[in-house]
Amino acid sequence: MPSIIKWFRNYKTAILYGISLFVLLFFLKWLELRYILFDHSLEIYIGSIAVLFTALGIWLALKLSKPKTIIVEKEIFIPKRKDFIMNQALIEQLELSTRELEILHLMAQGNSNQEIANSIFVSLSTVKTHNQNIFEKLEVKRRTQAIEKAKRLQIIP
Amino acid sequence: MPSIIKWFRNYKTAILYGISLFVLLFFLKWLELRYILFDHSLEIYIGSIAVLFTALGIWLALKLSKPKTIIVEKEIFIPKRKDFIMNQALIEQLELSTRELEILHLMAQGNSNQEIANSIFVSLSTVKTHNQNIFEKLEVKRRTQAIEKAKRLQIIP
DNA sequence: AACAAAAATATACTAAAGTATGAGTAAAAA
DNA sequence: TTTTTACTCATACTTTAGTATATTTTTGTT
Repeated sequence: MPSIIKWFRNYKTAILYGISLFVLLFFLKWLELRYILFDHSLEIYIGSIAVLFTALGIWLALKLSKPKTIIVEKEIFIPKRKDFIMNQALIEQLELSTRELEILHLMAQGNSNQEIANSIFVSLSTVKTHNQNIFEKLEVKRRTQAIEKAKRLQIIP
Repeated sequence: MPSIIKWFRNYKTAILYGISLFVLLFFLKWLELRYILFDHSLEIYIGSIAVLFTALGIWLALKLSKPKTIIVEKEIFIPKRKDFIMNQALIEQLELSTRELEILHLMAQGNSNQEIANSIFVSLSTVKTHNQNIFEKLEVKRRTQAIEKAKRLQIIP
């Protein structure tokens, strides 16, 4: 069944850890045997255990600790605005809908919310709601910022 | 001597590690004594050692490891508009002052009146008054229209 | 110095923009 | 069939933007 595979995938780390512990316990038993059979000194035994589990701890910590992330901003220059080509890929990436794009255009032309509402035959509330979504998707606070960013990102001419 | 202090400072971590190991060894010896004196089972002893050194390993790894970093490249599109030539004649014709032009720029970048006021160190009232004059001179009603028209007229890039 | 622009400031309002939240609806996708 | 998605609308409130009007400084120019 695929559910078992899925379960295995989800708990991969836990399973690996379990297997590792099992192997280690086996190794310990083997060491113990050696100790009994060849009468090695207890000190060496303890030392080995210590080193082994220190290593295990280090490995664990490195494996399980969450990585820190650094965001590096990379500038990309775009030549001109004359040869405007709508950045369709970016629009899809930002999940901007057709309606939102339409409103963004009207916004950039300097229309008020009421004027936008009138020209696309919806209520003022609807335009405001769309605006909220646009601002969120473009990560801006105001319509002027939305216009600026949309133009910069080649979403509108 | 100060050189010793300097040396100590440089190798602080190493020294701490050394001391920690010493303490642990001491603790081990004490455990061993207990083992001999009271004949505790070897398994418990070994288990303790294992747990202890696993913890040590984890602590060590967390303390000494450099943070893992994932670099996420975030693309910022910046249009390079070298073709922009400010329509100086038109600015003079419209009688736009330096200050008004400055505010127009900040406006086009998506700043609020308050933000503009802060960045040019004047009051909010002043910015509003300037805005009024700008709108009048450009024959527009809103800031978004002002931005649109100013860009169209090559007054701002 | 006198004068005119430009700039700065303020107050008191009105209008528009934006926020938060909830909810209905139709079409597409799972 | 249920869920998701885009679109729609509404209310209540807060924040900004814009209007009207008036006063005070600067500053460059006769």
